[in-house]
Amino acid sequence: MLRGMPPADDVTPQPVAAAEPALDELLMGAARALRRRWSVGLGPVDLSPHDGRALRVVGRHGPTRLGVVAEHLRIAPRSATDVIDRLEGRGLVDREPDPDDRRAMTVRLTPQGEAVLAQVDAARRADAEHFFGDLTASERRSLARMLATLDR
Amino acid sequence: MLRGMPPADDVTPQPVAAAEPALDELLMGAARALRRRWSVGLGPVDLSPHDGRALRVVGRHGPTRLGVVAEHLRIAPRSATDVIDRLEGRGLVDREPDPDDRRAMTVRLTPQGEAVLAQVDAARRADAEHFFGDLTASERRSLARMLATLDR
DNA sequence: ACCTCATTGTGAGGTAACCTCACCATCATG
DNA sequence: CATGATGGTGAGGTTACCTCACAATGAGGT
Repeated sequence: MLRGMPPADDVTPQPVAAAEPALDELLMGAARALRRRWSVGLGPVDLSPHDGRALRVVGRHGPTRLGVVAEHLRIAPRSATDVIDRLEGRGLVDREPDPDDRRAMTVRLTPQGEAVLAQVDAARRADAEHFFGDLTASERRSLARMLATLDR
Repeated sequence: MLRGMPPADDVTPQPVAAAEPALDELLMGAARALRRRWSVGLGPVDLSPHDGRALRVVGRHGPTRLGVVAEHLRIAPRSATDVIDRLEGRGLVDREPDPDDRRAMTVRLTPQGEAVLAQVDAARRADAEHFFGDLTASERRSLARMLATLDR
């Protein structure tokens, strides 16, 4: 199936004097490496990265509207229907009519969905631990602080 | 056109005790912010992010085979044909028969392609400067060092 | 010289994940 | 209770990938 492998972008912006990669390249490179690891971690449950994100959104925001899912995934509402269809087809998610609004549907994890999400998250945390394993505790703190200032 | 906006992923892996985002989330968040800025910077020349990468690959690897481009973009050789078709259609790139191998085609930037690439790269560097602007010189050094250890 | 096999790029056609538009049922409001 | 907004979905389009098949060429053995 070979999905989830993010694009490459192994290019530096400046051919001349490419002594060492610029900060932005390093940041993207590290993110790419991490994303690749996540994809691998997602493999055992045979879930695409995007479906994994959708599952996480549903898990995180509890029983919620389809439109809310779309919003969090930053896709059109219509597209959320398809994503949730897929997840529902796998039995990871349930659709139920919203008791407060008879137009709306709520989505929530099935027990199986919860299990899969827990498994994926556990693998993810364990892998992150390994990924950042070469840094000392104080390095991690300062890295976290710096990244937080960049985050938006 | 609204292209290039990367997916959202504004989800933390752990609902319980989500005091502050984990290191991996911070890393992805920063990368996402940077990617979004790049997309905006790419806007003026109306180039998709992937076409921008392709342009950069061609610029960086000089006159080169189509297959090599595919390899660097991590797409199938067949797909590189399409990408280069697009770039050639815009006059940013030239196809020429490889003198050493009459099966092969070489690709290289046209003068216009060079101009566009230079413009994009300049915008990118300027924006990176602004993006990392809140960090001191020594912070940047340590950030670069840490990211470099993570990079693969 | 010739036969065989690998490789380069591309035509043809498929798929996955988005999108917009139109629509129905329902809500909310004057 | 008319009128307009909103939530989800059917229908159909677009984009960026993919695989498979193939013609032309290269490379290596006999």
